[in-house]
Amino acid sequence: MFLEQSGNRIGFGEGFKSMTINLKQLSKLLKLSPTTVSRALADYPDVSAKTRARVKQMAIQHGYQPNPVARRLQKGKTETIGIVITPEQNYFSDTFFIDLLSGISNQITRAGYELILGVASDEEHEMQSMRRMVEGKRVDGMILTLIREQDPRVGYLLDRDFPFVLYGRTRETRPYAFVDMDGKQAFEKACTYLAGLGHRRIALLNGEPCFMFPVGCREGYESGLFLSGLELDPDLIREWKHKDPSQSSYRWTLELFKNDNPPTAILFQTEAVNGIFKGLDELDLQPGKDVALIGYDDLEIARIHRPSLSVLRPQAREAGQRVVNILMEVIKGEDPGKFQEIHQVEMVIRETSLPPS
Amino acid sequence: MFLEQSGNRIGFGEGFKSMTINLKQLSKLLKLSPTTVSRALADYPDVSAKTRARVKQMAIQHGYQPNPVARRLQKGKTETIGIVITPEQNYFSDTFFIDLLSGISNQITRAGYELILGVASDEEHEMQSMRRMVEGKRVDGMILTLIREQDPRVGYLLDRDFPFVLYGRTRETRPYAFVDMDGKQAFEKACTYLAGLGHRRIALLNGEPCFMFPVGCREGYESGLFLSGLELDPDLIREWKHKDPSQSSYRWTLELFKNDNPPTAILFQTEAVNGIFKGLDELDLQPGKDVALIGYDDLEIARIHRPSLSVLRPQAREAGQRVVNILMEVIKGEDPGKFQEIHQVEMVIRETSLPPS
DNA sequence: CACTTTTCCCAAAACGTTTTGGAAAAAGGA
DNA sequence: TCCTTTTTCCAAAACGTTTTGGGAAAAGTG
Repeated sequence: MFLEQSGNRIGFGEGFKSMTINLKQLSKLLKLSPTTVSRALADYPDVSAKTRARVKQMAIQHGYQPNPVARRLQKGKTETIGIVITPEQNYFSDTFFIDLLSGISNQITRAGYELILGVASDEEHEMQSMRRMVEGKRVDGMILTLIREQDPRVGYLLDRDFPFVLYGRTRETRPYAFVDMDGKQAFEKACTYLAGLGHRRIALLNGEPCFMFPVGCREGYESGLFLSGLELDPDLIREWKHKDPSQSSYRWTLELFKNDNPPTAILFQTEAVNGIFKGLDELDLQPGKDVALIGYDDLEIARIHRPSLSVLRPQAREAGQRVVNILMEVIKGEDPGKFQEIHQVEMVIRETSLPPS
Repeated sequence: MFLEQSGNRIGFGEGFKSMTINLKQLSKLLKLSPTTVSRALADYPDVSAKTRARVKQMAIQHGYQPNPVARRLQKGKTETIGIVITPEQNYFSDTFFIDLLSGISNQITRAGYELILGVASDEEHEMQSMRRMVEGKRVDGMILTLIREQDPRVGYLLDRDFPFVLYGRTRETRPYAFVDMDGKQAFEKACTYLAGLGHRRIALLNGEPCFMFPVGCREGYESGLFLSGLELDPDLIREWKHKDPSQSSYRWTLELFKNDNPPTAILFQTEAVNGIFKGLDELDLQPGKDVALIGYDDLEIARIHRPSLSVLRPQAREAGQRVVNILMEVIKGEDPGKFQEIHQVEMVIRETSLPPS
C-alpha cells in the first residue's frame, strides 16, 4: 500500500507537477484515443458502457482531472465570473456581506466555475478593476453589488452586451437582470408595524440616496406613513454618511431629539446602530423603552445587545445563489430582462419595538 | 472619428466577441508573423525598434490584449492564486480583513495575476475548497489565513510541494513561508505599558488557543507580566469563543469581576469588545475610568466609542502586499524557508489606557 | 447473402498564445 | 570580394483539451 503510493513519486524530481496525469497519458494507459477518453468522461452516448466504466475507473484511480485552462481555451469560455468589492461594503459588515458572498461562491463552485475577486478602493478603481476583467477576457460574467442610483458600470456592460447580474437595482431603462431585496416593502412593513403600536413620530435614519437601496427604503417609509394616516415630517428624516456611518448617525441622533416634538421610534439600516446607541446613551434615552428601534440587517450586535434589536432580515445567502443561477442563464444567452427578482424581507421582532411609553 | 469607431461593429451580429481582436488578426493587419508581433509586445530584443513601435501602436489602436487563457496554457501557469475564507473570519470584521484582502488583491493585480476566492462554512469545506484549487490545477499558489495551531492545510501543501504563504504561523517543523504579526511583542508592550501606569491586576481576555494567534498573545502577556515583576494569576485569563465572541466575552467579563481582587485593566482582541462593553455597563464600571482597556485591531467601534479605545494596530494592507510578493518568489522556486516575516504592531494610545483610579 | 443501420471508436483540427530553432538579409571585417 | 557576425524576422511545434467528421466493425433487415 505504502509502496504503491510512494512509487508514484520515484523518479520524478520536479515536485508537484509530477503527481498529475493528463488526457494523453491516461488514454495511452487505456489503449484508447484521447477522443474516446474525453467523450467517455463527458458521458457521450457514442462510447460503450463497458469502456466508459473502464475509463472512469482508471481516471479515478489516477486522480485525473482535465486541465481547466486547456478546457477553457477550447471551449472559448473562461468558466469564471468576477466580482469587485469595495471597502465601503464592509459597513455591510458582519454576517450580511459574507453570507451573500458565501451563497455566490458555493453556487459558482457547484457549476464548476471560478470566482475572481477584485478589491477597489474607490469608484474609479472599481470601474478599472471591472474593465480589466471584461476587456481582458478574464470572465464570462460579472456580479455587481452596492449599486448606485446612477451606476456607470451598468451602462458599460449593457453597451457591450456583456453578461451581468445586479444585486440591487439602478436607474436604467434598458432591461437587465437583477436580484434585489424589497427594501420598500420592508420599511413599509416596519413603519406600519410601529404605527400600529401607536407611534406617531417615526424617524428615518437613512443611507445616502446616491445608493439605490436607501431610495427604496425611503419610499417604503413614506408609503408606510401614508398607509397609517401619518404626516411626513422632513425633520424626521436624516441621512448618515457611508464613509463614516457611526459618527454621522451619532450626530443625527442627537439632532433628531433637539426637535420640539421628538420621535418615539427610529427606522434605520443596522450599519448606523453604533452611532444611534451612542447618541441615545448620551441623551439618557433607553433603546426600546424610550425609543423604539427597527434596523435593516441582522448583524451580530443586533442579537447580542440588551435589549435585543428588532430587525428586518434579508436572506443574503439565498439571494447570492439566485444571482449566480441567473447569471448562468444570461451567459447561456437568455434574455436578461426575464430575470428581475425582488425578494421579500422578513421582520424579526425582538425587544426594541414596543409601543410608545 | 465616430464613424471609424462604430465601423468596428458593423457586420458583426455576435455581440461582445466581435469587439475583440486576436494575435493572428493583428499580425495580418501588420503584415507580420504572429511570432514577431508576440515578441514585439513582450519587448524581445530580436525585433527592431521600428517594428516594435509599429506593433505597439497598432495593438493599442485596436485594443489588443492577449487572451489570458491561451497564454496560461502555453506558459503552463495559471497566473492565479487562491484564498479560502470562512465566515469565522468575519469576526475579524470591519477594516482588518478587508484591508488584508485589499493589499493582497492589489498586489496580485499588479503582477497580472488573478485572485480566486473560496468561501467555506467549516474546516472540512475549507480543506475541500483548497484541494479543488490545488488538485484541479486552478492556481499556482495559495494564501492561508486564520491559521490554527495544528493546521492540516499546511501539511497538505508541504507534502506536495505546492507554493503557499501563511498569514500567521502554525506548529510545523518543516520550513515554510509566512508573514505574521508580532502578537507576542504587541501584548508584551501593552502589558508593560499598563503595568508602567501602575496597574497590578491585568486580565487577558484571549481568543481560543486552537488558533495560533492567541497563543502568541498569551506569551506576550505572560512575558509582559514577568518583565514588570507581576505574578501570573490564572484567574485573570479567560478565553472567548470564536463561534460567539460577544456573548462569551460578555460572560467572562462578568466573571472576571466576581474575583475578590478584580482586574483594573483588560487586554483582549477587539472582536470581543462588544461583549466587554456590555459586561462593564452591567457592572456599572466605566471603560477607561474604572477599567483600562487595550484591544488588538483598530476596528471602527474602537475609534468612535467614547471614551475611544486604545488599541494595537496591525498594518493589514502592508502585510497583504508582502504575502503576495513572497508568494511570487516561492512560485518562482525560491526556498520558502527564506521568507519568514514577523511584523511589528503599533500601539495607539487613546482614552481607555489611564492609570488605575 | 447483400444491404442498411447502428454501435463504437479515432485522426485531425481547433482554441490563441509563446517558444524553439532556424533562415534570410544586412552589416562588419579581411 | 568573400567570409563572418549581427540583425531581423518567421514557420512550426507545443500547451491539453473538446469538437468535427468520418470510418470500421457489429448488428439488424430483407
